[in-house]
Amino acid sequence: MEPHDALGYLVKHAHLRLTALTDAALAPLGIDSKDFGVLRVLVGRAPMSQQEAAAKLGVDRTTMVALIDAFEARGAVTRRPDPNDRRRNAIELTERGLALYRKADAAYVAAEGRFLAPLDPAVATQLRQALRTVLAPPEGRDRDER
Amino acid sequence: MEPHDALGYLVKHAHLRLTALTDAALAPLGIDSKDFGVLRVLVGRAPMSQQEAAAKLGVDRTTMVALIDAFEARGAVTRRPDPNDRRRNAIELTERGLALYRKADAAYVAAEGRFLAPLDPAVATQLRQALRTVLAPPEGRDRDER
DNA sequence: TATTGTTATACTCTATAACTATA
DNA sequence: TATAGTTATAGAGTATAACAATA
Repeated sequence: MEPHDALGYLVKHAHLRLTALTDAALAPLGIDSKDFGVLRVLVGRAPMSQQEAAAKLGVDRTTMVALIDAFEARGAVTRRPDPNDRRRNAIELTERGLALYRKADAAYVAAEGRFLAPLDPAVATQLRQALRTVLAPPEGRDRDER
Repeated sequence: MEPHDALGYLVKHAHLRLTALTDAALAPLGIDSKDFGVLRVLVGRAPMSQQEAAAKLGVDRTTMVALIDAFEARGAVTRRPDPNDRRRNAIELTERGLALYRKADAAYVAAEGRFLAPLDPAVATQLRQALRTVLAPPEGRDRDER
């Protein structure tokens, strides 16, 4: 009935729906899905510069400032000058930040599950894999996460 | 390498990639993917009000004004007062607008094909179907299949 | 009083330019 | 001279509020 078969329409609205679900799930923790992306980039990794983190997220370094500001203000991330290059800030998750990430991850996974609920589990896995394949670098390189 | 691939990341970047591809493909025609959505809503349909079209696109009625302005300026869409309710504009594709749609659809389909190129055709079909299922209304309502 | 289209305004998000401190 | 972080500014995009015409 509708002309909504366009993949562009489907992908756009899937994005809107999923973002709404995950934002709502993360809101009680005081973060949104964009903030969660920052936590994911930082967790389990050696301290990195703001610019490195920004590159992994695909955002501008100026955008990164406010994101880190918010996490630093709540004690989830530390900024300190990189001893090897004092122009850089070494940013790192604190214990509190790690705890926040764990709670956020649980909330995120639950929201993702609700989004995928109409699908057979095997089909959900195929969906994820198909998106990975489409976004994979042209040649068989190792993909960097964001 | 990562703890897990966040579906939010995959869907967001799939959207970005696909939008970039389709925008580039449509640019020679003087429209972008958002404009193409307007053409898709209008094609092969009885004239409708701006508000109806806006609802189908999921945008505000105020946003619709500029979209229709642009198409009207190039003679692709006509605005005329609805005889039955003169508050409404009956908007309709012109012959020129239909020709524009046909060219745009060809360009769009080609771009979509490039986006899906890394996937086996059967997998691409499954991807489209999975997205349709996820976005389908909550209960088994009168939804268009296929 | 409610609705459609319109305009003006505000808000969100993000990028660009400019400044500082380091290198 | 070049780079990382910061700040201020600007731009795109879209929503909200107010208004005129019509119901």
